[in-house]
Amino acid sequence: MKNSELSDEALEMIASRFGLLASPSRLRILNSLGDQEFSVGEIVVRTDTNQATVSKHLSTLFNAGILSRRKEGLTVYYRVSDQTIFNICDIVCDRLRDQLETRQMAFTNLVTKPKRSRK
Amino acid sequence: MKNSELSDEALEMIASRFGLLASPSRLRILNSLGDQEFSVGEIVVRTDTNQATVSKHLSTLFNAGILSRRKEGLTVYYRVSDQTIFNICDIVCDRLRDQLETRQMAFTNLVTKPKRSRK
DNA sequence: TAGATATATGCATATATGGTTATATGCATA
DNA sequence: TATGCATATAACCATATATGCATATATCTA
Repeated sequence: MKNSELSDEALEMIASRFGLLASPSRLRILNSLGDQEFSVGEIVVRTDTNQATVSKHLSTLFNAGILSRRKEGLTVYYRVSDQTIFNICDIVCDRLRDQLETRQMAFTNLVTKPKRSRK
Repeated sequence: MKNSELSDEALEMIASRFGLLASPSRLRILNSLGDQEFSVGEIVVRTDTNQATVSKHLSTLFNAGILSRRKEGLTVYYRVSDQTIFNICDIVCDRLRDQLETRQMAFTNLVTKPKRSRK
């Protein structure tokens, strides 16, 4: 990415893929799935989210190829089929942790240092 | 992520981080920066995007800690300070390539196989 | 076939976001 | 101080998106 020229179309695809992850609700669903399989109803309970909302998000993620789906009678089971999602999330989480830590330290220095340097 | 319970606040932070990347314009800016440093004006030209738009995106990315900024007289130079962005994008790009390839092959089989199996 | 259940979808609405124009700000220089 | 230039910000509009309610669809069972 750093070195390549990306077409508008490619940029749109990449952006919309990130758009899928840019939603707390969808992340909550993905997080609640982990690498297990759950039915829509179970996911509704686990995420404490409206059924219609869950169903729509699941469809969206399925259509994007991030989830796989299996029907059994009335119930539909979903599972994360794209493991790279978790890799990406982990990178972001680590990075956020770093940032927060850095800020935390900067803040600490900000409120403690002046006193000391002034004595 | 796969195994951890994430708080609502954490989910929001992660989501908003992805939200930053969920925009073709911002991706275009990041892509045009690579690991070099450019002024706002240069980025405007390189991305062929409205000055105000570019400036806003740059501020957004800077505030999120993805870009660093250096002022020299009238001009402001930006540079990507968070390299993990490129890692993430690369993962997504690879994954998209895979998906497209798979779909391409599925389509090819779809239009060629029936004829053969039917003869 | 009627009813019950699980999931999906249509519709309406609230909210967020991106982009543009116009203008403000900050710095350099005549 | 007045002017010009690079960048940032404000105000506005258009569009997209998430959500929830009501309802449709599909499947199972009595």
